[in-house]
Amino acid sequence: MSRGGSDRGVAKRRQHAAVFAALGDETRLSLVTTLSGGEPRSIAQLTGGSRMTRQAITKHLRVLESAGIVHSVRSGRESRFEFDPQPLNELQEYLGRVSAQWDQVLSRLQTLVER
Amino acid sequence: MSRGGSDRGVAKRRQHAAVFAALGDETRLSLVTTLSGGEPRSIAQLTGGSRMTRQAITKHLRVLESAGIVHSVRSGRESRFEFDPQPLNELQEYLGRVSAQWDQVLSRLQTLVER
DNA sequence: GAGATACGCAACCTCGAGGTTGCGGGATGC
DNA sequence: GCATCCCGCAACCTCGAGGTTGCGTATCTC
Repeated sequence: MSRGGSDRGVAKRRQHAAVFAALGDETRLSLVTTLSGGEPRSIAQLTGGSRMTRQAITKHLRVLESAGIVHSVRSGRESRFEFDPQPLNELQEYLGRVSAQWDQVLSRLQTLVER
Repeated sequence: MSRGGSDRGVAKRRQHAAVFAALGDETRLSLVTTLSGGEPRSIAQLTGGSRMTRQAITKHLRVLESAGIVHSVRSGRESRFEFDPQPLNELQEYLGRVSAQWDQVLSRLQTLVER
């Protein structure tokens, strides 16, 4: 049993794992929730209402940016961050595929029981 | 700006972050892919075809188990792991809500442009 | 021009995730 | 009964994630 899959599958899985990991932190999930509301926000704005330092928030934003969930636009002295939905959509599709595969397993089991 | 949300929201976010984090690893994603295929597998089986130690795989499985993505059933001298779809379904719903919210933002922006 | 704002960079610290090795102890096969 | 297989527990190691502090530098305001 190789359990590695094709090269494309491996690359995709690496991508997905990176996005999952980026979302696997309470602070970053909170940031995503805020930014998915629509309005771009500066680092200082995102730091307000948090007990963490601006630097910590900055690091989290860079992680989200590396995963493609967010991108920054420098505007004057402040850099505003905006939400980017594509990676999350891919994750949703991935989870949908897993769920569909599982449902197929269940239905196959069901027919085996019935016959 | 508080950006904390209600207590329920915070608790849910903590849960979601844990599941996201559990999936944020290539090895564990691979294990999930294998186990979502339907057939329960022993640790030794899951270790085969990997360059890692059985102990490493065991630790990953425990992480998945803590997140509720998987559960183990001891059977004789081997413990078989089975897939559990519920947490992934919740993540899918969560991503769906974020996506829907974002689409709403875009449509609101569109009407603003059109008027 | 002076002061306040918003940010980036770099050094530093801590701690836990990820991984290995070694060992012991139940099941199993023969 | 004995070798073998499958597993759990514990100790150990390494390294990077998460966080802070300090400092320098544009930028805005007045």
